[in-house]
Amino acid sequence: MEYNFKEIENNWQAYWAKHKTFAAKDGGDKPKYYVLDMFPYPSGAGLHVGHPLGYIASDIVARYKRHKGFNVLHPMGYDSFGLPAEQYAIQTGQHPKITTEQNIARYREQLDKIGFSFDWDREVRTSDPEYYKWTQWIFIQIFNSWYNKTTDKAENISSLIAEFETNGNAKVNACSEESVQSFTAAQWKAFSEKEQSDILMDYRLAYLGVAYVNWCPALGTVLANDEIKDGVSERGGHPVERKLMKQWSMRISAYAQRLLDGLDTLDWTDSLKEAQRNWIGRSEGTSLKFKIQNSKESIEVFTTRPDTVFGVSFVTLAPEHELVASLTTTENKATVEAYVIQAKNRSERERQADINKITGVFTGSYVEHPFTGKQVPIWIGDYVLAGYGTGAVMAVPAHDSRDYSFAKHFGLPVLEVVQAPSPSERAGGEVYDAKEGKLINSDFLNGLDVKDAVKKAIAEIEAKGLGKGKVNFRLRDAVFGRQRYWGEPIPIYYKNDIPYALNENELPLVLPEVDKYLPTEGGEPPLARASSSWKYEGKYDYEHSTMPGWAGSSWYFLRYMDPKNTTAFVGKQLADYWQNVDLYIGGSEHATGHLLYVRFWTKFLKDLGYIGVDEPAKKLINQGMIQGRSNFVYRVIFSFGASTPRGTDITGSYDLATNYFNEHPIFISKSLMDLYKKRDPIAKRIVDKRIDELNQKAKTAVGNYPGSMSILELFSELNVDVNIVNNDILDIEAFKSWRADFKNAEFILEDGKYICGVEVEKMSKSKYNVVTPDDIAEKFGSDTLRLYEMFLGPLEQSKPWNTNGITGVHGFLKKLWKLAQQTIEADKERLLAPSPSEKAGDEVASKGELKTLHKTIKKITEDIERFSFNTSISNFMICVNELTDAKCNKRAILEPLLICLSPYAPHITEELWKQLGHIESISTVAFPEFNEAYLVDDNVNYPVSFNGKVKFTLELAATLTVPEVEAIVRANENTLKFLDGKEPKKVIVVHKKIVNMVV
RNA sequence: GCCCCGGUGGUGGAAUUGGUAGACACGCAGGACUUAAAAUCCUGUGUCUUCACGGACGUACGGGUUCAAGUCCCGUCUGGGGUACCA
Repeated sequence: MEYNFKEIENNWQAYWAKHKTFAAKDGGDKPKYYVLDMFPYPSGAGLHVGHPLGYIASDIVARYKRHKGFNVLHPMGYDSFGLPAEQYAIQTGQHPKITTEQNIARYREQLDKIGFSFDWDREVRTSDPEYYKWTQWIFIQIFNSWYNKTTDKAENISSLIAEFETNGNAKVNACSEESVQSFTAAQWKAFSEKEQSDILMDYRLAYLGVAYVNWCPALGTVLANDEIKDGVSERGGHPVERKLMKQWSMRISAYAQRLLDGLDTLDWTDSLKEAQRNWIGRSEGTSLKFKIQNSKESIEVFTTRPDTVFGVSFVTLAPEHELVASLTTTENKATVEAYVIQAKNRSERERQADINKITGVFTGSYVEHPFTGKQVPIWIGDYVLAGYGTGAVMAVPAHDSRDYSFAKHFGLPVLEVVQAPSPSERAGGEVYDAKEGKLINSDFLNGLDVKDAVKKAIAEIEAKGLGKGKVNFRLRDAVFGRQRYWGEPIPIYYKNDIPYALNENELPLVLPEVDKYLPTEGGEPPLARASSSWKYEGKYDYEHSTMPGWAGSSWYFLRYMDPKNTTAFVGKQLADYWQNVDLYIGGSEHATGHLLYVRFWTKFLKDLGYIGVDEPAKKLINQGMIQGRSNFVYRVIFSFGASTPRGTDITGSYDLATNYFNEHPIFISKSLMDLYKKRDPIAKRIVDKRIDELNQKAKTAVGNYPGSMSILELFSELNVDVNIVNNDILDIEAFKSWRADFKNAEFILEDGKYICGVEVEKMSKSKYNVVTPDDIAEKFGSDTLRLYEMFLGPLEQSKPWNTNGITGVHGFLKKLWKLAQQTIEADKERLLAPSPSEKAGDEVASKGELKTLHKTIKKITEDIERFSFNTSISNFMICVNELTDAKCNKRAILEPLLICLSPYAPHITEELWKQLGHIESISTVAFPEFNEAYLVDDNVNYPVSFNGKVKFTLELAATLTVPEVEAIVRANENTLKFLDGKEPKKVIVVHKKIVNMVV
């Protein structure tokens, strides 16, 4: 019987779907286990081989846990709101809903082919109104909440209103806007509804606020910090600028400390936790007021180094600082205003690009030093960020490199106040960051260590009422509104300019139809194009922004628990049963976006008592990226026929031309080269064109050889054969300067020469290097695909895709198939055997076979538990190799092996399981238990080493004690040979491990 | 600049607590079967040296700890990722 993977895989996929083999039960005696993949955005390109990597790993764990007796929840869905569908809609007029549905259908087809054990009855789609109804519902809960710092959790806004009505806001300890004014209960009651609404807005966790946002003109929308890379939008790479706008935001900053603390409880990688810590960016310091000379006002700064206060030689304000205008003296007015305007117009990218360019202006005003009373000049500089701290810094140029550069540039004094512990610390530069050392020139701080000085300085600042110890976070509130069509409508309407949330029973607020998916001529978001009937109660405008991409994904793990619930986003009972994700697998690109937001929403929902856990996922693994690897690139050189006549008059030109080509090599991709070698006419035309281009350039660059001939003309004149040779040494530097975008180029080394470059990069449609899983499944089958993706290397590691080793794993499956067929054959014969004794004798597995099996069970179990899938594949290979060598045909060996393998290669194992006569799916069978007894060896192979170098091995009985082993080894003739008559200084025997002699 | 993770044959990668470095697979070389190819099977394959037995070297580099180091410590080089005028 042949291994017909196509038929087997189709049959079993149909069987699983029909029998709902992998449906999770909501409850029961079994312990629960929740395995989740980050759900995909269904793009038009479909899945490529990189996508399933994580899914295969999680599927192995899910299937394994089922074998181990867990009730496994392993769902899949789609993050189906997003930009690409919308942009496609803008271009074609096709409703994004339709493209999204088509893409989902394609994804589903591809996913099904790989044989995943998803519980498809629980599928969610974020763009489905039945789903986003609850996204909107959660938004309303956040809108109706404020953060009580005293209880350290979110509470319903009604408790805040009650407090306002009885005591005003004097005693309220909340996370709110800094600008909020204090008022009494009487004042509160006297405020108009609009005024009350505005004040509450400063406290709400989802709020409408004016803030600097990242505005992307090309996309016509605002972006969150994590949606920007290198100053341009992550999607599309469009420039981003800073703009003051009224926007819906989420007060995630209220959760900064808890998001930070929670990391310690999670089993996530250190690098990912570290990325979140940096993003949250907690820093401890103090605020400090500098009184402005001749004014009642003062400038408040934030500093982490109050100990260096005596080193302050100027104060710098951000160009956006509110005091800038009032501080500026008349003679400086013109320059300051020009500078502020210039700073405002610089885009984020420009700001990042000339990070070393120092700019700033003097205001003409001074502050008084809080301790010395000396006058300190006030400057404006765009190295100070308006959004962080107070937007003002006290500059200590001696101990801060940025302050130093600024001081140096503008000729401001540098006052040293910390002495480095050793002079060498300062040898490298003139700035000393002063993390340790003794304070000097600092009045009451003199002689103290930095640590003590910080404490004393804070105490002094607090005692004098100049400021107080403070914790600052880098984490900024998340902008929540997007001026796009294809997203969840924000469930808000405006009545008399006051925003109101919809009632729960009015949800979902369904996305309205529009004539075009573009902003209006007036610059309003696309939802403003909805028909005039799309109004609350027929007259009030809805909010026209939609939610960002991360809204739907911030709670989807909860919906899978109870996907059909029409009365709650998740039932409390089911939320309590499934709790949170036991294993979450996805890409590390979500480190500071999705993974932070989903933690935030989880904590919020916990605060309000809807769920019992405050972290979404206990364990998280980042699968590495599978990179495309297709563009082999060869350098093209020209060879010259031996018969070429070389007159003296043209030798100079010849050299000139040759040099030119050496300096300007041509590179050609491997596929093109292959075609060219086969004399493909199109390939020839392309290559000729490339040469022609170079020729044109050469004409202008080297125009001065005889008769102004082009290089090709010159060559043809000389009767030169132009050949393309691809085994030349590749000039890596030339290659890199030719294609600076080949950032990840790899070079193939052969005989010490680089012969070609290989581009390694992210797979994408635009780069024509996409390999789809369908291609592989078609040729080798899904089981091979699954095994091969796991065999490539550790899950977390990024690796280029190449199919070089795929025959290895495919061969393994064929070998297994053969082994199993032998067993099935032998088993039939045994059944038909005339006498029972013959049958029994044949059926008992040998000691060696049992040892192979149990060794494998042990390793596979350990490998899965530590997510080391690549090593388990090689263990399976070893096992099948050993059993094949032993000509094993025992059911007692094959069956447990098939169960072990079934999480990895589910189709072939199901088929063989059936052929062995079983009716139930193999997926329900208990995982084999490994028995230590079979692994105990009678003998131990002791490596005997001399001074740590192994010279020979000695097989000894395992029962021997350490002294007995030593005695035998000492007496061994080999030992005597190596000792050469000398007495060993020391003999170390590690029981059942190694013997080492020191001579 | 700062933070995190790496660096092992021709290649992908093993070595779980310090105990025979290079498992497993690819590739390559040789052989068997075949008219031939594919498929399959067998043998070899870290480097240098030797006819061979064997010997020497070897986990980026330089030191150290240890009977013993790919693994632990110190320093250097180097690759990747994250982040950045965050005071």
